[in-house]
Amino acid sequence: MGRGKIEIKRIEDRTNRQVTFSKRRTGLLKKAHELSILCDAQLGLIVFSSSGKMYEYSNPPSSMSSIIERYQGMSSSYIPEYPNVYNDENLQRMCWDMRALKLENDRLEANLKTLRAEDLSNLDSDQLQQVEEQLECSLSRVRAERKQLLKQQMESQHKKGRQLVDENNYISSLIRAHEARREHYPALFHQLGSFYEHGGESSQIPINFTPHQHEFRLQPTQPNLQEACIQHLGLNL
Amino acid sequence: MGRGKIEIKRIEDRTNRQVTFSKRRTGLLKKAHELSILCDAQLGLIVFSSSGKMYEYSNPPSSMSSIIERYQGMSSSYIPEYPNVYNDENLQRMCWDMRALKLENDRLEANLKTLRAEDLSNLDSDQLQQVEEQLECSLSRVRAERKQLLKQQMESQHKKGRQLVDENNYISSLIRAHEARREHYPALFHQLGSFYEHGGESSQIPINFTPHQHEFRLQPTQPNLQEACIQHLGLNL
DNA sequence: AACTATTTATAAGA
DNA sequence: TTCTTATAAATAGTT
Repeated sequence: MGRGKIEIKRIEDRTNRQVTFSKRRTGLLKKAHELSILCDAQLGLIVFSSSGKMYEYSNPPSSMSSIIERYQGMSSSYIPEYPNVYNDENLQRMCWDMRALKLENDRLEANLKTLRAEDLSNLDSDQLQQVEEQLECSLSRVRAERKQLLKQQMESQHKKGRQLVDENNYISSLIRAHEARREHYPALFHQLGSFYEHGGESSQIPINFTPHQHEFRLQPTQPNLQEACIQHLGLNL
Repeated sequence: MGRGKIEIKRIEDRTNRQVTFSKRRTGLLKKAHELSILCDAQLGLIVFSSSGKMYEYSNPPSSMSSIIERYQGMSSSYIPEYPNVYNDENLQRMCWDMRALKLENDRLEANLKTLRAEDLSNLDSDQLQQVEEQLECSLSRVRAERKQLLKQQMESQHKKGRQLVDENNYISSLIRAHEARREHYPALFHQLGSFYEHGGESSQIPINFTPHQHEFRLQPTQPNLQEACIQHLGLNL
């Protein structure tokens, strides 16, 4: 944006680079400010020029340290292994991270309490409305998810059921064929029949098999098992 | 820049605010990148949306922590508070606390994600039902709370209103009495009238006072004030 | 997510 | 540095 288009790569001319830095830094800080105001965002910006000067912007003002703490709390990838090297630098960082984590923890806990409607005092009617909207949104999403899950389960069960029915049919046909052969070759089956009788089986149908035993039924829920599972997954809302 | 000019103040409409945030955040990150490349600057940018999501940019990439360290080194106002004595016992406890906090953080974050319905994968249909019930419970409590708050507000307004009406009636009666006296003692009021005329006031009614100016009206809401309050309370669900 | 009329940022020049 | 201005870029409102 300007008299001509420029490529985004390091400006080699020293003077030009400084001028551009000054102009664009101003613009960037302005835009950062606008974003934080317009959209109610917490924002921290730190810039070191190539000559080593520092510039910063933060909203709320003078809150850079709390933003950094929040940042470290969120990324919080830093968990030291047991006794390491404890020089002053490490200790400082540890203290810093610890506070960040604690702050983040408090924030999360407060939010959870609100969403569980455990503590609604200190909320004005606008805030309550905001909470209500969030809950409604969550609820509709959860319902949609559950519906879809049920549908999937139904479909998969249906498929399994059809497979079983097919299997059943196949086995039934085998049995029918078997009985047909028995009618045609009674002598052979007389021998076989006595064999099965020795095994305690009915001689009418060689294998005690009811074809429709495996047919599809909606599975009964198993609350005990699933509750145990929930507990195991740490789902305590 | 856009179809119309906008004032730089908090956008009240939730949806519009989110859209604008998304657009401007992209723009800001782009400009931050351009500045750091063009002018060879070290730059760190952290943004928390009002809904609590974090976005960051840093150049060189993945160097946010070093930028923060450099920042802290320059502002050098950081003094750790946690333990006074750094003996092994304290250090062990710190590490332990730190890990405990981190675990707790993860747990809280996961629960929040679920209640915000941001991540419902890994939940079976029973768990979903559990979430649904929790949300329904919260929702009904929030609604009840809001209803009660509204009722209270209405009552207090009503009371105020009645007070004002009483006041109005009293003042009206005073004025009527005044006018009645004026009819009975016109000579006196002739003198008074000329006095008021010199003061630029109407001579018809000595004090330019309309009795119904104070009558009760429902106060208009003041979104700015209330939203500001939300921000202050850190309500980002 | 696109589109586009405007506003805003800024590159080059003075 | 600062101002000016032509032009590029960002984005507010709209679909």
